[in-house]
Amino acid sequence: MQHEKAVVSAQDVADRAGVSRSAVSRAFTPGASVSPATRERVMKAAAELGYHVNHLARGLVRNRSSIVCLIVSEIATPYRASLVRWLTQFLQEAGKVAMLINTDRSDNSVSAALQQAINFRADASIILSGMPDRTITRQCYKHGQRIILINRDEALPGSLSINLDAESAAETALMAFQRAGCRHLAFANSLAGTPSLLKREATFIALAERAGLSVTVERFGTTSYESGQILAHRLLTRHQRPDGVFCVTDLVACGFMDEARHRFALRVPEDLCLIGFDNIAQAGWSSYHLTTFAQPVEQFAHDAVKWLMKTEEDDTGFTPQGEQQHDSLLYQADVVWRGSVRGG
Amino acid sequence: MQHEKAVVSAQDVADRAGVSRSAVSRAFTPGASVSPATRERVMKAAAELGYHVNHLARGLVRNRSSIVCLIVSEIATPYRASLVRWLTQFLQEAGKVAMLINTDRSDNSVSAALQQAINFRADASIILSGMPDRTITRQCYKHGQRIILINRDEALPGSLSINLDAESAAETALMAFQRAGCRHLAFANSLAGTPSLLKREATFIALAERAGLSVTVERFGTTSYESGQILAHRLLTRHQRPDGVFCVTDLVACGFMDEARHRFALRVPEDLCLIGFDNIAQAGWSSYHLTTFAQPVEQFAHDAVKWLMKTEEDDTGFTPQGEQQHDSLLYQADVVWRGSVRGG
DNA sequence: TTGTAAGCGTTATCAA
DNA sequence: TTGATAACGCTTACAA
Repeated sequence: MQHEKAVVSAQDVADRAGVSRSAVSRAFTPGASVSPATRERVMKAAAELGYHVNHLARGLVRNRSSIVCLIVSEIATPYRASLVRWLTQFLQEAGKVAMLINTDRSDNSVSAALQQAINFRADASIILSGMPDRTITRQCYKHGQRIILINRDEALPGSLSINLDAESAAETALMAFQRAGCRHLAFANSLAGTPSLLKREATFIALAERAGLSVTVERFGTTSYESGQILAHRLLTRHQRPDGVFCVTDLVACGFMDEARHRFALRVPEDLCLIGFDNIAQAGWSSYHLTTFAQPVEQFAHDAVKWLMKTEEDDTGFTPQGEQQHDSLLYQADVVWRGSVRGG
Repeated sequence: MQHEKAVVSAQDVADRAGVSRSAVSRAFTPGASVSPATRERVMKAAAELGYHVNHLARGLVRNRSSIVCLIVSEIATPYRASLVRWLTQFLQEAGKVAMLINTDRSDNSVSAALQQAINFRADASIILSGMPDRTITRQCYKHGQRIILINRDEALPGSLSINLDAESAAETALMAFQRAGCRHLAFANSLAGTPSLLKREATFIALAERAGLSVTVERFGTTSYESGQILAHRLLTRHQRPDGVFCVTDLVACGFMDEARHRFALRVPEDLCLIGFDNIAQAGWSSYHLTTFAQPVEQFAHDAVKWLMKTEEDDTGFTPQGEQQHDSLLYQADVVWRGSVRGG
């Protein structure tokens, strides 16, 4: 760093290295045709000058910025936060950079986020909340922007959908409650009404009914600890108090358990069996020790990025006409046995 | 959206509106000199065509991209996640977009993140973890990039430092322990060794010693729930078991409390008084009900963005020569009285 | 392999 | 207020 130039460009490096500016560009482009000798001279000059490629200019001409948008609502929630954590990590390792867009989960706020992604020529968008409308997603294709949907329980042409198998989880939960000898089952849900949350409820109820068991459903508020408390209050003051409750998420389950113990003096699992969903860190804390289903968030993130890199590689330049296929990944939710169900 | 053009540029809008492409540019630039009539025609054409400014091109010529980098490690941690949540929200409201960079907290990984920010011509970087080396921060200035340090307990010329007053918190904590009649105080810290964490320990010890009280210090691992458990084990098996423990964060305090209760059958606050730091959501959960100090994260985020917008406005174009001043904000950590200290 | 030159989609300067 | 025109820093045919 000998010359203190305000901002150094490829031309400066070229001058110092005694090559053309295209040589500099090639030296910084993996797989470009440069002789080892010139590449080395370029790199040396670049290091001396402190040169780095301007990603804005590169993105402009390549029409892709190596930015990947993460479209999320309620990002401070444990499950979301850990998903974002893994996604950013794997994206970085793949040479991408994450742009985080907070939505209020309404569909038009998701569409606005997607538009933002287009404006920055993002390589891809990963949607963790809400669903964009179709005209905007079509624009994404036109711009060659990938879309990845995580737990959206929907499919978009040309996109990747990652989902969890709610069925097997419901089955396992039901078996656990039965083995524990629970007589009155309940499902504690929020009013968020997202497809994946609704599905957890629906499959559990369907399965229980097929087994000749009825389940009381209560829904309230957002998918939070506080809602779990309210849900506990509502469910536990019922005439026929449930003794086996499947909570839609761990956050709800934690609130439910705390309320059951501290307000209703109920023992878990002796008086009340509880199962959650997500396997957030708190579910493993010894105050809760909650039996739950693990979302393989690290796996989600890993596979999402892997798919992204793969499709980019496949992209031979010309876009295949016609509506594209969509890819889809379905994972099992692995049960994590802990102490909130008898006989677990 | 009548014509289905692959990707529409300002020229297309200009053609349709019957104006020059500079007119289009001006129509999309707040405060530019356009007659209402042409602006309206441009906007109409733009809407019909589905035109949106290409942020890459705009950023290239303006040399600033409206991107703000968030440089964070361990983003899934409750305190960090909520800080990121508020930052992204306020940034978006101010017309910026957040780029999230995960670091491993080592200083050179922070420097790499900052370099990335420069490559994207970010307007600013907000550093929540680690400290970059000086040569890279100097480059940031040259590029007109602002730096905001949150809880770094350090100052960089031309940057904003946001910090919490550890002193007053230590004072309050000490008073609380004294009022509760604690005899043996301890401080449970991690080995992370970040300035703000170290300061919490140092000020507490200094204050206690001035009051003629000695405090046992134990340090272990990362700043996590699990470390809290280990720390509890180490501290509570000591010959002289502490009965008043100040934990460096709530996460540590939760682990500490759980271990104390479930492994040592200690009652909180009867046998053991506990104070945490951060006021994460879990501290308020009824299993913990932890007395702690609130970090005003929403305020941090709000003021950080406000400062950013203000300094951008002040920037009259020419950079003042010489080393710049730095701005600095110091907040009080408001105590949140809950049930983990006797007589709170 | 290398250099020349033509863009990429904007904004900013300067006359008109 | 408007429209040419020249950047911005880079990549990429196309020739050499």
